[in-house]
Amino acid sequence: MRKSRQETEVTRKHIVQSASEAFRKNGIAETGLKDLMQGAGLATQGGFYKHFGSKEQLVTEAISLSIAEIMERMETSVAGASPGEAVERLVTTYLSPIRRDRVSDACPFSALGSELRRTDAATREVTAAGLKDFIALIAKVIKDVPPKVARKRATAIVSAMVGGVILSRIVDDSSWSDSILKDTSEFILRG
Amino acid sequence: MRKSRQETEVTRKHIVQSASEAFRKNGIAETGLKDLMQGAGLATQGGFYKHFGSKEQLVTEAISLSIAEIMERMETSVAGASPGEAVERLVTTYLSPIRRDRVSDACPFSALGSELRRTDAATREVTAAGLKDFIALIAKVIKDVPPKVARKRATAIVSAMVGGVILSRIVDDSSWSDSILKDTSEFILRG
DNA sequence: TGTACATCAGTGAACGCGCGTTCACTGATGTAC
DNA sequence: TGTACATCAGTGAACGCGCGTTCACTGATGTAC
Repeated sequence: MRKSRQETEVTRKHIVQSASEAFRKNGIAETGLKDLMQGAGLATQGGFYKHFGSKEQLVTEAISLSIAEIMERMETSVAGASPGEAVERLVTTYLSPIRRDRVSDACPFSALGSELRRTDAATREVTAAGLKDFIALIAKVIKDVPPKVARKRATAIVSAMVGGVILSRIVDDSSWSDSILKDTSEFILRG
Repeated sequence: MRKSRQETEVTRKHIVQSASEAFRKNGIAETGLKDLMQGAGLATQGGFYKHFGSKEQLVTEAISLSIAEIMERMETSVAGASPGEAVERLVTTYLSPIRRDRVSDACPFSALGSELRRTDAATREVTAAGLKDFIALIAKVIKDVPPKVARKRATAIVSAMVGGVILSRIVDDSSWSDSILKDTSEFILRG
């Protein structure tokens, strides 16, 4: 039953992808290895340890992948915008009902926010590095102030975006939920 | 071994209190009934169902209690402040290193943010009602604009506060963590 | 290029463990008269 | 107020279940000559 190296690599990537979606959608503690392996097309969970040393290691890689995903998405979004519109586009996209509803490919800070604090040291390192990059990306498109001030503003903007999306997802009333997103992005952009 | 009605009520409150702290500190899924009962001074977990119908019911009551706690804390804080200082005091207290570090009596929105979305309908109702009150409390002390505008600003302020505290708790580097709190509160208060 | 052997990805079953929940039992508390 | 009985808070053990992890096994893939 041995698979070729190429197939093995594909399987491994499927597991990480499957995990990154399941963790964001259902939480880390709530997602079992059996679900993940089935989500990656494997029949049983026994093969898991041919790819990873532990569930914790997969958590680290899965969150690392989801951070890379949103960074790429945001960089693409910025690349296609005029300098003046870049911040507005980033903020309104992040705080859009569409992004709110697509939890399984959401930003891991909003999807897993309060859980990340309890992950192991390796995962927290990856997460902190990702947050630094995330803030730097936003700071880079804030043009009208010195870099140091831009970084401070970018930090606060990330706080507001992450909090806004988390709160909007708690609320069942969809029109209230929409206005949490809208109120938050308007405050960020227009004070 | 039967206890008096008064003692029974005290035990029940101890369980809810113990749960509200443990959930905030360690997460809902990660906290077992055995821990909670021992935290409330009981020898075994068998007696749990003399007080509650299920773990979910306790989750609802525990979160309800923690919301009541922060509401009371904030109301007290507002009551002792001059009208002009009330918002500043609320925001800087919420975003203080002290509050960040005291996770087990923290605001449930920052402590459990991303987990609340996955609780049952009764808990989400309690949570949504609590969020409404929380926003209303802040809106009430924003005096210089019409009530409708104050409510929108208050909503965004809560987003930023909750997000800021969540992010500051993920980060291990304490000076960076401190500046996330500071940058966020300065942005809220001074734009 | 062909053959012989080693490797190892995935299967399927099992491990110990802790989970939420149930239940028979104990004996102090509460109730009825 | 005192007695007889019912109630029920808490104990301790057990339930079935799913968890993360381990392991013997299979047979296609990879390697050596």
